[in-house]
Parts: sequence; structure tokens; C-alpha cells
Amino acid sequence: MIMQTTVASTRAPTARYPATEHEAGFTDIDIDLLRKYVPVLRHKLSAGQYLYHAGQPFQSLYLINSGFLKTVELADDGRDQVTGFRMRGDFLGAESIGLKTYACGVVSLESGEAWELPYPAMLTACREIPELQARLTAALAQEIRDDHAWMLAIGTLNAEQRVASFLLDVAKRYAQLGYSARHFMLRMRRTDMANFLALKHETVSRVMSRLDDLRLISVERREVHVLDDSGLRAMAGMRA
Amino acid sequence: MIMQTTVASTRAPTARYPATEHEAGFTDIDIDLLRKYVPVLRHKLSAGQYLYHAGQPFQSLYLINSGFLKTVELADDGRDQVTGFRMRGDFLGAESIGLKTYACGVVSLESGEAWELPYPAMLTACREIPELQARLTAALAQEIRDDHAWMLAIGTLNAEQRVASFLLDVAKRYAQLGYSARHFMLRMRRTDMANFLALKHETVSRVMSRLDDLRLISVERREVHVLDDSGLRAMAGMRA
DNA sequence: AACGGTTTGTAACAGTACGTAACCGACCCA
DNA sequence: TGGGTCGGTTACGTACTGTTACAAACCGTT
Repeated sequence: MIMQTTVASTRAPTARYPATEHEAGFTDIDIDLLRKYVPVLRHKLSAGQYLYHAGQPFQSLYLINSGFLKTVELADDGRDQVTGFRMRGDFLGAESIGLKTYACGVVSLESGEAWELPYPAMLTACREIPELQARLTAALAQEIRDDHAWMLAIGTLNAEQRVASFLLDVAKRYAQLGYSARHFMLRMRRTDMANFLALKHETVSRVMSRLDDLRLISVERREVHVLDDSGLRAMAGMRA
Repeated sequence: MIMQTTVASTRAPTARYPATEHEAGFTDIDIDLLRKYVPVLRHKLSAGQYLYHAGQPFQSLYLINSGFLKTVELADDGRDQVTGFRMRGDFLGAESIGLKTYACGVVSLESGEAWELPYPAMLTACREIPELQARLTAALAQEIRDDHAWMLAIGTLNAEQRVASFLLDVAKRYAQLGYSARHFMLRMRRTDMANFLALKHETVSRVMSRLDDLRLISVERREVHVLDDSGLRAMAGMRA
């Protein structure tokens, strides 16, 4: 086990459970072995801070040790799109491999810690540790699949279904990290959630209230209780 | 140069130009060197034929030599989403690396040829040819960036802008393969285009007609002339 | 050349999500 | 303590896109 145990957020009222056996990232890679080839640099992050900006020279990959971040795609004309949310064990920066500069930006949504892994050293390490290469490739493939799942959701689900799906996904990811899947704190603003779901923040608010009315969840600002898991699943998966 | 020159489609009335220096895929990998490690199997494809189905055992990557294909994400309940269109020089199957079965399906939209590259052999080859590993990783990263660009478009653009962006993207890719960017044949049905753009086919029809009315393009079924490139760009990029 | 199925185009209508705006509560800092 | 900002909620009218329906054009086959 390579992950250093840290408390992800002091504000979060989520219960703490034993970590599950499988986590994303380097779980089954020996971090000490990795350190022989890669100088791991630790970075403390605070809310609102950028881990890296789009356009900045691409130099490193990052592994999130604690905290919660969003990745943001930026267009020339100012349009922006939240392409995902990342938490402990997730990789960052892999999407920019092959480029001179980072293709997107990463913003921390709360305090946390990220480990910087200089890419040239990682390349060397990958040659020495075949398992590392496999993990990195698998992480890239996984990200593609996540993106495709998002496309499927956005392309085929209405607002209610998108929000329900999103909540279930968040719950699942918290559960994988050993937190409660039935009671959690959303770490992002409504605006970020809406942007990610290709909706407006008012729509997200309305839908959340609606899910509350239907007794599927109870919401108070960022605090969410899942009251009817199967009901929520039904709403998320069924056709309009 | 590794690419065998073949005619992509006999139906397409697109003019043929000298190929550009840069193409996606293995362009700068020596195909003969690759063959020392990987048994390359050629597959003829006809319109409507699946290259592979979602759920089928994952065994190989594919490199498109000629033709035009769509990748389709499939949900349990029957919802489906076209996640992309692929042409000569593109990789297929990389999104399923790390899985036992393919995560999506690939359908040929016209006759063509794909080269099957058994994945276990590819792994070996990657260890022997560092450049190959780099190309594969770069292709994966590129796919992520393409997906993110799509997310940005779907999340921030209206129907007109999406269709305009799509046409410009198609034009660019044809140009990269040496075809005309101002006159081309769409290889997919309106339904596929609409699904990819998270719209309905009637909406796509409406918008195409409007772009025609505005003299930005001239359309007749699948045949498209770009009449006002900068006008089309303005429409694609500007905010609603 | 005629046939049936598929694909595309057009139109009227309806609905979901949007845009605007006002309000409220939490938080920060003077 | 009070103003200011930020984030979230709710109401109401609007409009873009989806829905439904139908017709025309196209394709492959007989």
C-alpha cells in the first residue's frame, strides 16, 4: 500500500470507513521503488489554487494524495467546460502527454496535497518498471472510458437524470475511498456541477429541490443524504 | 512512411491532393520493424459491419488503413451514443486497454480496411521499440483531448454552433488526409451526426438548411460545399 | 422499371431547460 | 454589529430544441 493516509477535508461530515481494497492510481505500485527513479515533490493545495494552468509548459504528472479538484477545458473566446472532478489516488496531467504545454487547467476545490512526478523521470521509470507503464496506460484508457460515459449521459439523459447519475457517481467514488455513500458533502459549487453536466446552475438547483421533494435525497446546500438509493438509480437510468 | 496508399472510397467525389506530411497513427513508425514483433492481420470491412462489439473479449488494437467508422457507446437499457468518427491512420481499441472486454463498439460506415494488431504482441513490441510506446501513449492522450474538446462544444454551444464546428472539424480531417476541405461527402447519416452532437436528426437537418440559406455552405444530402469558411468559423466559435 | 425500405427534409406543435430577476442565508471583514 | 460578497434557491416568462407527422428523395433488389 503506497497511499499515505490523510484526512481529505476537515469540513466534510462524512463518516470514515476502512479503505476498500481497490483504489485508482498507484495502489499496487511500490512507491519506494518509484522514488528510486522519480523525485516526488509534494505540493500543499488550498481552495481556489491552480495545480497547473492551460498553456503552462508541460513538465510533470501529478498524483492526488488528498483533496478534491476540478479539471477545466478553456476555449480561446472564454468559454470553459469542467471536464471532471478528481480525488485521492487520481492522476492528473496525463491528458497533456505529447504536448509542449498543458491542455487544460486544474483547480483545487479545497485544501489538499498533490505529488508532482516529473515526466522525463517517469518515462525512465516506466522503462525500468513495466508495471508502472501498464498502470499509466490503464489510467489513460480509464479516463477515455469515463469521458465516453459522460458523453453517453449528456447525450441521452435529461436534466433530472443527469443530476441523479452524478450524485450516484459521486457517492460511489466516496465509497471507494472509504467514506459513506449515503451521506456526503459536495465539494463543488452548483455552478461547477452545472457546467460539468452541461446545464445551468439554476436548473441544477431546481432539480436538486425536486429530488428532495420526491424524497429520493435530502439536500441542504452542499450536504446530501441519499434516502432512496434504488429510486435514485431508477431515475438516473430510465429513459425520458 | 508506413501507410499503404489506398482509395478511401469510390463514391466520394472529393478531390485528391498529395498527402500532408503529418498524419495520425503510426506515420513515423517503421511498419516493417513493427512486423518483426506483431503479426499484422488485414481485415476488409463493408458498410454496416462491426469491427468489434462492446462486450466482446479484448484482444487487439486496430489501425485503420482506409474507410470511415464510428465508435458507439452502449448503455444497459439500450441508450447509445456515438463517441467519435475514425478514419485512415486512426487507432481503435485503445480505450479498452486494461479490460477483459471491449468497452464500446465500432461500426464501419463504408468499405475499408483495418489492420489488427494483437495486444499481447503489441506489449512486447512496445518494450523493444520505445518510439512505439510513445506513439501509443500519445494517441491515448490525444483521444482524451479530443473528447474534452467535444465536451466543451456540447456544453457551451447551441445547435447551430455545434453543427458548424462539426463541419469544420470534418473538413480539417479530410484536409489532413489530402482531400479537399471545401468540398466533401459526409460519410455518416444525419442520425449518427445528430447522436454525436447530442441533437436530434431533425434539428441537424434544420440547421444544415439554415447554414445553406445563409450561404455559409451548400448542402445536398451528404454532399457539402464550404462557401464561406470564415463565416462558418465565426458561427462555430462565437457565443450564443 | 417498378418496388419497398431507408434516409432525409419540412412543418406544426409542445415541452424542457434557459434567462432574468429577486430573495435568502452564510461567510468575511471592517 | 453591519455592510458586502458569494453561493444557492425560487418564480416566471421565453425560446430553443424535441416531438410528431408526413412527404420526398434515394438505394438496393427484383
